[in-house]
Amino acid sequence: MEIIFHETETEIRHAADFDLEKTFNCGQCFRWHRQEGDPSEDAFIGVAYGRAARVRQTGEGIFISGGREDFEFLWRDYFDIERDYDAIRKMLAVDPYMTRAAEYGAGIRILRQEPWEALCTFIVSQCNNIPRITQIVENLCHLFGEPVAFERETLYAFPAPEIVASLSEEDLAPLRSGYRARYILGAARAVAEGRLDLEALKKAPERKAIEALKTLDGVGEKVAQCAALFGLGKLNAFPVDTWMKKALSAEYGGGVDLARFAPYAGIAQQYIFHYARSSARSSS
DNA sequence: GAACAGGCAACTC
DNA sequence: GAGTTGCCTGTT
Repeated sequence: MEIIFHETETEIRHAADFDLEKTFNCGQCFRWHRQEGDPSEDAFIGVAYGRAARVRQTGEGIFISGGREDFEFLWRDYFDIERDYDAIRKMLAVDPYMTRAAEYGAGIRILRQEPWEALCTFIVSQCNNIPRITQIVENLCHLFGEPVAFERETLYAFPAPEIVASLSEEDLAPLRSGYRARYILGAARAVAEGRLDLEALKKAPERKAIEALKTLDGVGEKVAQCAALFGLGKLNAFPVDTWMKKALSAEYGGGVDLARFAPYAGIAQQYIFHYARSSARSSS
């Protein structure tokens, strides 16, 4: 991979193991939206850490709007550019099924999302489908997030926990998030008041971080594992939802020793999840 | 209209 | 402690 700084864009030439469509649509994030237009490229617009960007993929490589400063300050880390996913896929090829799943999912990268955003969106995700999760999260940002001007458009940052903490269930009613509204407010208040220190949890051992997240009302094992994997950078966290349950019982009879995938069980999970969902869609 | 959806918590036994 | 049920809302 070679990084080239153009005037208004950063190019990742020969981007290895980096597929935008897979990365943005494998269920880990909800704020990157496809931009229709030039059919020769795959383009997405999104906001992360209060900064907006267009990211597009052509036959040449990946192009991220913004120059060197934005890239070094944010996107290099956000897109996990330094990690060698090819080597990880080889490490994960410990059985035929995992090997197939990893090959199929090649190009997925685990985004280093804002901890609070990941926690909040996965609270919203419970018992919900992706279009609705996306809608609720978009509404939340639109109503309460800081506006971010981008190419004659106005996008919205994910609202800070302090902002959400100051709201009431009534304020959240337009989101139509149902019983999850109470959980969102509770989590926001815990973070805003410092009872839950997400930055500290990034450095804490994985199990400890997950247990801390689970002290929140409305956060169980699955949501905590998601928040840890996608928000805290715990690449060995292993969220098991109904899709994963189905795949694991079909392939491993329900019992799989996660030590086989360590320390990248989270990446293995993403490959299995994506593979299971894709094959379900193409066969139905 | 009933069942369900990428869960959680409270309640049962 | 394992199993059951209600919860908001939108879709099928």
